[in-house]
Amino acid sequence: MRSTGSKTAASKASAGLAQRLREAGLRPTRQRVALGRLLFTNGDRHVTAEGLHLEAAKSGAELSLATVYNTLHQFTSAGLLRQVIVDGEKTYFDTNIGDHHHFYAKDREMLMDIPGDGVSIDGLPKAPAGMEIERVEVVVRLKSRA
Amino acid sequence: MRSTGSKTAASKASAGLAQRLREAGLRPTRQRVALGRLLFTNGDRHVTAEGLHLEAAKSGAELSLATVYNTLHQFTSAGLLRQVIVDGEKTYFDTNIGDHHHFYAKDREMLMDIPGDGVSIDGLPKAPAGMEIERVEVVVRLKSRA
DNA sequence: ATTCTATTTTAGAATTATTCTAAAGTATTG
DNA sequence: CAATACTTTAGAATAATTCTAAAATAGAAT
Repeated sequence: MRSTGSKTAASKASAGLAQRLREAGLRPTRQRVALGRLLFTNGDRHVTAEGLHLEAAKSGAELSLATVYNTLHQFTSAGLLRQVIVDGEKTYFDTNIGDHHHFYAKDREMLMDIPGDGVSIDGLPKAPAGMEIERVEVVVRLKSRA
Repeated sequence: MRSTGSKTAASKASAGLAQRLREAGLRPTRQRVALGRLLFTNGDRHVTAEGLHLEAAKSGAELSLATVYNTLHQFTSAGLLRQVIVDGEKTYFDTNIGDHHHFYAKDREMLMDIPGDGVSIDGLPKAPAGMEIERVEVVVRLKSRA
């Protein structure tokens, strides 16, 4: 295993991630990089703070739950994540920040993306005076079939 | 003010409400009637447990917050109310149980109905295998204009 | 490299919304 | 009116999340 003149796949990924964090105004600390890697290296994900904390622990990263909360919020403010509110008890964070909607099955705690293209919503009234539309979200609530 | 042979508007309303509660399998207790009156006598409403508890107290009804929670859930199970989840911190209950959607302005804690007729949603994928659609909810998130 | 400073992390306490528990109260039935 | 099942409630408990202030660290300056 060489250590000079080239980079491992992992360190290259980290380098890209570190860059991304810097561009978002966030220092690429060990904790943020670890969470960022879990969140952004494999396609779209929906996580809760608890869940991500557990996952990070399993992957060998040591960080506090408070840091997971801080980081999720910072990533959200930076536009790297989006918050999804479909359940009164826990908050989900979605790595898909593009235009899309959700399926949510409370009885399975399952949250799934619905691509935004293809879905059209018509006939919405315009925003009340003094307000503007920030986003239109569709939640399709599912239940397991009997 | 007569007291024989006829009923005051208030007692008639209560009588109707008591009937409604009975039909829903709920004893029309003092607390349930008080809350039911607040909820159902003036058109569509969106309340939180805290808010309704406060309002009940102001209206002279004495009941505990736990009872407000119990009652809101019982009314919901009975189909008299619907839960609306648009904010991670608190749960709203909506007296409008028909087909409709919502505007939500977090910065003003304002929740408003959008009538369901008029709004059309097309192109949603069908439910994943083994699941069925319970409801499709649209939330239009608003922010105050700068 | 070492030092400095602002940013970050963290343990643990605090907060908030909500639910639970078990004892006391009340509506309905007989 | 007495019996019984359903309700209410005070207060403790829980769960998710936020706060606090002290210790750690990244990046800049020396």
